[in-house]
Amino acid sequence: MKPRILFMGTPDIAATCLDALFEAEANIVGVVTRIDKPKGRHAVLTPPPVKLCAEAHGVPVFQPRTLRDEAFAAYLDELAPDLILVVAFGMILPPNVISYPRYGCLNVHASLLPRYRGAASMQRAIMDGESETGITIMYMDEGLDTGDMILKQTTPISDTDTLETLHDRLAEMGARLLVEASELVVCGKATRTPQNEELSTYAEKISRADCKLDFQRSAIALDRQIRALTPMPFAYCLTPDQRTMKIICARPVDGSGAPGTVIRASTDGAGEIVVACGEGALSIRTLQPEGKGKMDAAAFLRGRKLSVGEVLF
RNA sequence: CGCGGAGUAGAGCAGCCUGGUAGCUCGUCGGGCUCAUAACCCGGAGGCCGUGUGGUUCAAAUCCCACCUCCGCAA
Repeated sequence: MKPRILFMGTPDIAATCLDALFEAEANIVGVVTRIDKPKGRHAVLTPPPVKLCAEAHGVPVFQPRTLRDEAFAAYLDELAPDLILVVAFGMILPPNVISYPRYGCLNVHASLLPRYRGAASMQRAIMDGESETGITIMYMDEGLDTGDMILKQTTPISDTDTLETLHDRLAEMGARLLVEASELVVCGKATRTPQNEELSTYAEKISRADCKLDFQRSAIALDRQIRALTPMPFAYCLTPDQRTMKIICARPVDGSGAPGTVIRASTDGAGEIVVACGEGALSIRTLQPEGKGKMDAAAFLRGRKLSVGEVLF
């Protein structure tokens, strides 16, 4: 008899995990995700990826406004899950939910716990220049990403990894490990390793301020920042006319000058705009001016006149 | 109706306010120069100026109206 599984999650990475569970023919009796939220310029209500995935597999979806009411308690009783799997759900599970299933609640977290607990674990790991990160599968408890660990797998972060490439890799890894961990848990072979509190760190949510480039910093640091924020929400700086310019792709290079100053502007090939930083320089290859689409540096230079000596900030 | 920018040649832009031959930097094609070149010179092709069977006008890329699409901010 397969355990009755309740899945709770919201974004892409959760949908990838849910897909893997369906692939593994898990007995998903229900899916809980957050309510559709307004997105984009005209605030169009958009269903989260997990909802689409569940519907595609014909599993009923529940989108509660809160987990702390009678309705959700009744929902649990009705489904009577033996195991709850949570991936990037976005709501805190109250104690009565955590303690409900006899096999417990498992969570997929995109970092090597106890480091980088919290919402922006992948972004912060790239920003900090970590050489590796990974996936941890753990039992949930009432803290934020503080539960006992079951499985962990590592992946290196290369100096060309972006949030996108890392996210995709970790999503696949997380999906695989989640399937594996749930099987271990159900057959009683899962081990519990407590987290070492002293080594824990917290990955603060990304704010607008985290996206602003500060050319006083080193080119290496700026490159990390850019990669950590690509393809969402992107790092940016301001052009001499005070307009925002998102930096899509850049590379640290040799060079020096007053921080923020353009020290080279080339339209050869895809072109590059080299900006002096606090240490080294940043060669901007692809960017997106405010109100415009993405373009390479050469295209930008042809239309707008940004020349050597001008300052970005 | 949240605020704002933008749709002109394959790319990026100017021209619009002050209506009157469609421009710039590239790319592309042909030719030339060169030991050679992504360099330089000469020449060519490529546009119904987002859509409208709209309005104004002798005349609209340009002014007015409606709509479509893309994007930045905010959520």
